[in-house]
Amino acid sequence: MSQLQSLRGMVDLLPEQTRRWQAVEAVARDHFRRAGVEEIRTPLLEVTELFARGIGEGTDVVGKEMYSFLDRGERSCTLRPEGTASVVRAAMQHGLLNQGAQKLWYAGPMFRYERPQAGRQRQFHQIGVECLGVSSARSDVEAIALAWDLLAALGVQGLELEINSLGTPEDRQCYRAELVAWLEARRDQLDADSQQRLTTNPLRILDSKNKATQALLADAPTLLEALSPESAQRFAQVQALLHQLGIPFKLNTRLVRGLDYYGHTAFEITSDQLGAQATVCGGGRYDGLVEQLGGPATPAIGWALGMERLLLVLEAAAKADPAGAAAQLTMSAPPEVYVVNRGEAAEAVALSLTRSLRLAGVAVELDGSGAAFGKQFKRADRSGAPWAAVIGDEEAASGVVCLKPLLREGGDQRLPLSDPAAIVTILHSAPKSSLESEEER
RNA sequence: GCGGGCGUCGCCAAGUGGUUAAGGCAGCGGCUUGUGGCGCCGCUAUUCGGGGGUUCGAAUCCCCUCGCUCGCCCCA
Repeated sequence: MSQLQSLRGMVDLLPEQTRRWQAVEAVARDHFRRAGVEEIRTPLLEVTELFARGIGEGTDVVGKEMYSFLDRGERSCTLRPEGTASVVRAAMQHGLLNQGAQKLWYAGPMFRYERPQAGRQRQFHQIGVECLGVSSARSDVEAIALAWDLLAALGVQGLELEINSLGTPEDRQCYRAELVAWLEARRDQLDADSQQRLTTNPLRILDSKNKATQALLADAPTLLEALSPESAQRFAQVQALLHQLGIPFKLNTRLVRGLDYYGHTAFEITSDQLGAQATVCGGGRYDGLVEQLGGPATPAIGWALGMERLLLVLEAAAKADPAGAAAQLTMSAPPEVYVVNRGEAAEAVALSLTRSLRLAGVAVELDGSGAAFGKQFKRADRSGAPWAAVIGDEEAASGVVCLKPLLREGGDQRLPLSDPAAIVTILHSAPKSSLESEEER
């Protein structure tokens, strides 16, 4: 292909897709409104330092996946690889942290320079929630429920919630030492990657996909066992509250998230429909982040869900159950009326009619082809519109429009163009399809 | 960054060395120049991602290159 095309890992969303996106976004917006979570929009571009300090210098995201460049003022800028750091920065910058607890959501593109594969792109989109200034176990569960219920509202099924506690920084430090000592003694049984990580990021070895390593790890000390009594009790409370809400979960002591700022509760929601990148939603508590970015010590918890992955799951669900909620979400809405028109005078009149009907709130498709009536009716039929509004030279000359039902038997009705309200009434009053009118009997 | 698979019309797709590169969908035109949903007829790739090579002859074999895709890594 010598033709111009989008950059690797950057995808276009065509109408078939944007329909679904809009449906998901609408459900999410309403979901957040009811939960008292308000939207925040932050820039896509931030100073590189924000992510370096926030996410952690040692992480893969910061180390090798950021889209960074120098702007004309020689400042190092980075296309955001995730949303949390920006939200925290914005909250600090505008003094939101001095106004009590904040519950914020965001949606938008994120950028990571990685090799694309199923469920992974270089520009991808997240919907996320950040709850700032809350520390209780209950707030963890409220946040998790927010994610879980949103997915349920979308009609996604077969998801699995996995949770773990990463404890406090002190807990992790103790555990790290313990784990490294244990693994060090079995170094020769580890795969090459894991041996490397023994020094760089030993906790990450826990979720290695190497089978031999996994088998070895079965007997390794767990983070859970290393938790301080306070941390352990806190985590027990989180689990009790999840039970109380009837939200099923699985304990996964190997779950360690890839960003440095997580502590205590960490969770992931996964789907078996996704291939290697199975996580639809991931999040956790990040009590240290605000302070690390120079703000007041502020406990916080948040999560982000991947739009592309969610859509993949949704499409699978729609395929499996064509009548289900997920399928409803992806359907397109046909116009309410299709305007068939031909002839110079008629075309001008049709444009006016189209406009006034649209202003009256009707979804109108105007045939702009000037083709033969037969052709236009074919298109009208395909559009799925229940009505055709026909304007030819005759109608134009006598100032009327001919309304013809397309989905059921029945004669045309002629109405004066001067009375759009009457036209709207007809369009809205009649049965939408022959199927429905049969059901009514 | 490293592996595997693939690249024929807008989409799906047959073709695996031999005269003109199937077919389906969509699109366009016609049967039907003011009335649709069905049907029928016709049109739409001098060309097989790009570049070299082998051969009398290549979409079909070889090399390079680009792209897509799946996986590793990592994560949403």
